[in-house]
Amino acid sequence: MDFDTRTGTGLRQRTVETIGYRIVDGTYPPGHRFANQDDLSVALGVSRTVVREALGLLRDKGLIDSRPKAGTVVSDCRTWNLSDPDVLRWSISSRSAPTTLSHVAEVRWIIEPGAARLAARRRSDEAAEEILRLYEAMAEAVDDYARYIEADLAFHDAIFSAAANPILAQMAEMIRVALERSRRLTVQVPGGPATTLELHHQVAQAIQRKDDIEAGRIMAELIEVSANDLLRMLQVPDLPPAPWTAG
Amino acid sequence: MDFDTRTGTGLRQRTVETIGYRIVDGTYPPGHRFANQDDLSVALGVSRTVVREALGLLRDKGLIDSRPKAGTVVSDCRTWNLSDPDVLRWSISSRSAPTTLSHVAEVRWIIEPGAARLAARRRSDEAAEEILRLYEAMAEAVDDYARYIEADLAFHDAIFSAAANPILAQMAEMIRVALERSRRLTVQVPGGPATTLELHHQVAQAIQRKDDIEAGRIMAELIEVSANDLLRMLQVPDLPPAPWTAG
DNA sequence: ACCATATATTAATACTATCATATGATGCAT
DNA sequence: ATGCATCATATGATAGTATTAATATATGGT
Repeated sequence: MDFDTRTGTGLRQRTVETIGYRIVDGTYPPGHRFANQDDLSVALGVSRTVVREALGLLRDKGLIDSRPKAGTVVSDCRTWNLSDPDVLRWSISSRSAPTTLSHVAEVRWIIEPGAARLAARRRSDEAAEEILRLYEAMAEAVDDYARYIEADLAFHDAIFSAAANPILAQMAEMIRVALERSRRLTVQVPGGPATTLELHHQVAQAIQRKDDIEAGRIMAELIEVSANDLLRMLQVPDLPPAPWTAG
Repeated sequence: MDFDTRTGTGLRQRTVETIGYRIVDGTYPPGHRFANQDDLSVALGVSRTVVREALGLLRDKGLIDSRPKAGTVVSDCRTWNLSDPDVLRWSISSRSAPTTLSHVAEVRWIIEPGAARLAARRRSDEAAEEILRLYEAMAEAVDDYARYIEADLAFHDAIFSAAANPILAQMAEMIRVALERSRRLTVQVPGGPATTLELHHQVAQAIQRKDDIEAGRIMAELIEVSANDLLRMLQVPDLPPAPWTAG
């Protein structure tokens, strides 16, 4: 196995990456039974300790289940911990990316308006200014994809921060990785940034004047536009009707 | 260390439990530097291999950071992965339980109405019947705390299932553990079950007739009532204003 | 022939000892 | 006082071995 191409620092982490990705990717489908840890170690070119630790981490992520004698088997995908950053990252890098990204879009549609409402109520003065400042950064970088995406992500992050709820913040971190990938697609939609930019401005203003209802309403609008752009790029046909199709 | 009282099956898991809980509990505050793995192994009465694996899992949960020579130090709580089931469980079992539970309540207030809306759109006929059936189970068990809680949890789970979004389902699993603890408190509020029971009924009916707007609206109402009951039991004074206080 | 129990096999679990590597700390020289 | 070389230390990783648990098989009784 060529670990050399991977970026991970430790040997254990790289082993987790290779095995974990292949499970999510479908190379090792649910029910698949791995060779015993001894054979795995020689197959992967690492020690059995590393294999064991990697399998322990993967079990913690809900991807596998290992018991003595029975060996290590890939779990049903319903037990996969998709809120785990690694699992989600593997999922949006695999062939199931369109489905996963549309699922993330739905989650954003549910969470972000609520986060905006919380932020509008609790924001400190500094946070409100920061959010406005990030909007202006977006406006300035409207022609520079990379910088625009960066400012966009920071904008949404700042709102989650202002909401002052650590669990929510963790969820933000979770969807951030997916969002980054989504943006690379939707930012290229003709007229995309232009239409959403003004909505960002309105959200920032609503948060500044502590108008929680309005902040949530406009954020919902914003997410709907982004989600529609994304779904159009992904061209997912056989998905159940999304909640914003008849908003 | 008396592991005998703990429930975990494996030695590694128990070690993760003891160390992880103490970190979340504040026994080992952020910045605390542990003894080296050799000394830890003798202190905990387990081998260094187990310590090493346990620390690896805790690092994956964002609780610690370990580097050669520098040793293993407790991370800042902002990097803690609160969406990790274990971390959340430790958090609601420690002295920070009131704060954490109120945070979970906010997250529920944000997520569940959205989940109800999704469920109303996508529910299969079987799912709609199951949700109604679970409401009836709640109504029947209104005098039996244990059975009532069980049916209540199943009711909310069924809605998440009907929403047909695996990431959302994972979040449901995440807040389930917190919800179970919350219910033990709120179910004892005089007249609590009586008032929420009817709201559960209305949610179930709205989902059955695929009225997503109404399902979301009533679910929001339901969560507000539960959250208010919970906050009253917890008596959290110094928390920023919750979004439903001026609903 | 069939079922229950005992045994054997297998793979994970756990421990010990040892080497490798990275990093912080020390001290010397400029 | 600053910069560089050296050393000490704690994690990272490996090899070998013993223990434990669960399944499959064999054995014995009915």
